[in-house]
Amino acid sequence: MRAPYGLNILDNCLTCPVREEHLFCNLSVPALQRLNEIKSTAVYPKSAVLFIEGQQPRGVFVLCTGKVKLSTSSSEGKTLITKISEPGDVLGLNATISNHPYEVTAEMIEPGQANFIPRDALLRFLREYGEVALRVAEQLSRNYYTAYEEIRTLGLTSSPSEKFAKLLLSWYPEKAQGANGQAQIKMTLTHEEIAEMIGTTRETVSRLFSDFKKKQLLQVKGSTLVLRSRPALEKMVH
Amino acid sequence: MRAPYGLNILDNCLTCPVREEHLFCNLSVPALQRLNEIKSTAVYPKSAVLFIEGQQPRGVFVLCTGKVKLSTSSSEGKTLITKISEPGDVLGLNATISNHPYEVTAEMIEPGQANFIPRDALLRFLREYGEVALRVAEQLSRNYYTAYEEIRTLGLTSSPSEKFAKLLLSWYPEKAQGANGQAQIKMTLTHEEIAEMIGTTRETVSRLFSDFKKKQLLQVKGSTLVLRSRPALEKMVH
DNA sequence: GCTTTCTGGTGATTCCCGTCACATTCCGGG
DNA sequence: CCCGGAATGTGACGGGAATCACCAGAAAGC
Repeated sequence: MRAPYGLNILDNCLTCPVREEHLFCNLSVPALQRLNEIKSTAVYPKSAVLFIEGQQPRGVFVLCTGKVKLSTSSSEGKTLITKISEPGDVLGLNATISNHPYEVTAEMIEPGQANFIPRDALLRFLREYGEVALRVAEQLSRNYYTAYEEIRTLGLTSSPSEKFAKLLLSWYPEKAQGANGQAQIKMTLTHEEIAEMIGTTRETVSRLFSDFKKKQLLQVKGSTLVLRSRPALEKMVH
Repeated sequence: MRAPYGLNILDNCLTCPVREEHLFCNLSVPALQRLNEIKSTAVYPKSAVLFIEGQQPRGVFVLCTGKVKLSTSSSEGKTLITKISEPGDVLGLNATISNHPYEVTAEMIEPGQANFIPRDALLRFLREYGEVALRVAEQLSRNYYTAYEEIRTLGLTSSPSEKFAKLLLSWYPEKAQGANGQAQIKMTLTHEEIAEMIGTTRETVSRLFSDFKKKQLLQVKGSTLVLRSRPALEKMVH
């Protein structure tokens, strides 16, 4: 059992399940120690905002616990959620490295903890530890591919139902049990938010849930979602 | 007057109008010389394909003359054009650097010339000349922002007419003359291709042209497009 | 020259989904 | 425990765009 407070990057790293994928894990001991010196940890309540689209980048946030919603908005108030970030993700990296304004707004949707690293300290750190700079380049490249996937989804998928199926598939646990076993997923998003992820309206999402339930693709038990068959969903995406 | 053949990166650089923005321009003389050793130049006819989505990356292409269409396709044959590349652009950089498959297909839509740099030679070159590696990082970051803009357009813009207006605005010459002067643009795309850029159908694009002409936003003279008022287009994007 | 293919224009029809409206359920706080 | 706001379910309606169909020019090929 670990303490909810006083957690640092090192602790987080040692307990995080997919360490090798994460930016600041598996680093040399001196690098990690330096990292712990320049980072500061804070706890954020639900709906706290880490940064806002258009702001000058102050630095990056490394999410330890909780979930963060990344979104961008049009001038008319329409909102598009581009990603739900999970523990281990680095937020604001592109903006901080390139010194462009943050391109998204980051808002906590589940309370949690994040380490903040100011921009200048991060840049110095990167110059000092070349190993980490390489990780950053890789992460930037990965961000690009994620963005590219999003473009394909938005541009090539016409119907809301297809996009919805795609979204559900992306929620399937990494290590899916069996080819077509069921999967239970904790759902923390509102229909409104799902609508903002797939570019449709709340009502349509509501109807999609009904449809998918009727088609036996889906089952809702309180706040957990039961996906019944991966192949069936895949057939909808085609 | 410069020779259409025998052009090399150095020549291109010396004559290209926006040198500082381009990856391999304004480099030190030794770097440029090395670059000229590892590159090979070829001429491509219209509809020649430089590389295909999904292929293992062989290297990058630096476009000297002509235009290239970058596109991605869904399994059902639907196509999305993500960008029309112009002379000076570097194609296939992300894939080559990160060693992921090319994420788009690159096809010449206007015949032209390109320099090819094989992957291994490029990587060695980057290790040797740190100045260039920095340029590459900047270019990758720029690519990311371009992708992000595309996401915003696709995700936040609902109606085809709005997307069409946005596309026309993106065609306005960099140095627009006066606030609301006219602009003449050479149009080389078919309606079909425009449709693939804004995610709609050929018929709808055809109708959009009619509408915009009727609304005095637009005029077509042969293959040149006359845009009549930038503010009016901007109002359509809202 | 002619034919064939590609491109662009336009009508008719269908239907999906956004919008509006309202009822219902859920949930947290006093 | 009840109350109020948020989240959800559902019907009715209408419009905009995809689809289908066909034709007219333009360009390209033989």
